[in-house]
Amino acid sequence: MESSFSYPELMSLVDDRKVAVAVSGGADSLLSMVLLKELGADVMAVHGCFLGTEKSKTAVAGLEVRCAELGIDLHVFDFTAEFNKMVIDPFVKDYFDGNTPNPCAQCNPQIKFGVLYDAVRKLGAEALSTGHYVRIADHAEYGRMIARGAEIGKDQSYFLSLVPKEKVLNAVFPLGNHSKSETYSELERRGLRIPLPTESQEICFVPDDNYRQFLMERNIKLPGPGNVVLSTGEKIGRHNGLWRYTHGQRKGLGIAWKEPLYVIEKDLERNLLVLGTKEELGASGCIADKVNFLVDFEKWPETVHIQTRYRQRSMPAKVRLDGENLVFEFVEKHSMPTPGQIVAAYTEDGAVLGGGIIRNAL
RNA sequence: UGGGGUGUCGCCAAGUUGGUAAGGCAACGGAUUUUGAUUCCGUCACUCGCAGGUUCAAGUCCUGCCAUCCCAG
Repeated sequence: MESSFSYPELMSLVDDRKVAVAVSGGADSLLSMVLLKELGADVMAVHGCFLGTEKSKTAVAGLEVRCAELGIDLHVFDFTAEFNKMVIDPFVKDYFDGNTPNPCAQCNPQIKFGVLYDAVRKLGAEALSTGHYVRIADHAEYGRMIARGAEIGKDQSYFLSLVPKEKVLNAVFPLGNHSKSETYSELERRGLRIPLPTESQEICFVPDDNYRQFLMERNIKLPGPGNVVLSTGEKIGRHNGLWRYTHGQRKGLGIAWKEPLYVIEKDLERNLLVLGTKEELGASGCIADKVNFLVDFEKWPETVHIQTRYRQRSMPAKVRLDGENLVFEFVEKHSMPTPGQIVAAYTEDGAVLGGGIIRNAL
């Protein structure tokens, strides 16, 4: 089916507003800022420090140079306390509770489109711009909404599904029509050095992409070892603490079997890690809480397309509202959703209807 | 210590009438990735319980020993 959107021109979205570009030091936000500036937008740059690391200082130093060259004011904020409280602490607690948190799901609404957004407003900016690969679209039926980025492999709308509607729909995303490789070539063409050239692709606050190490260094009493069992109850090994594993995980279980085994359940009460075959990993639905609507629920189609993990192909599911929660029933069995992860709901043609946090699979 | 079975990479497991060690799992490495995972690619037994023997050639045949399992006890 052909999409029922149109994509407004970037400058028509800016609409003469003063735009604050959130620059991290990476390629994406840098190009976003450059593009807006070149198009004549009234641009300022804002950078939030979340960690106070060396890397963060490198980013600021590099950004100061770039912004000076471009004639853009750079404002730097220290949000380490907020970041700790709103992202890192819940992250740790979630793991402790046996869930698999998605820190980006907290960071986008609470930090980038939270405290940073508020700070930007105080500076007089009317719109916030980021380097997310998503597009603002005008939908024939739903009006203005968020749609997937043009490059399907790089689309980041999943992460924005929990950002409040009034904030995200007012944002400006200059990269929605770009591909990642274009981003690099565009920067190169302009001879712009990227302050932090390596793409952030691990949890930004966890060194070496090792969340287990990170949690162990936190001085909290993490749940201890227990048995690994099959769904039949047969004991087949030991685990080192349920917080080390996540639903659907295959690697790192250390158990040799006739066929690959996946984590299908974490039984916190009995401290059991339950493994099963790919077959057994299937689920027929999930329940989500902490729901956010980008389109009023009354207007949602009965069957939506959902994504329960980043970079997963979306799949159709029937949806209904149960009190504060969303209940999804998959049209076909699907790999089990993981509690703590985002479930994002889309129209068939890729506009974001809303999202929530998966509480449990059905 | 009577009868029968089995012993091939960490685990499971193919190995035809002897011809020069499949595959799966795990592990490790890499690719992909703004979370955790998934997925993909690559690497993984000069050696077949041990010791002899027969053969041009033995994991595959013979002998002995060892280990282990089952049934009898």
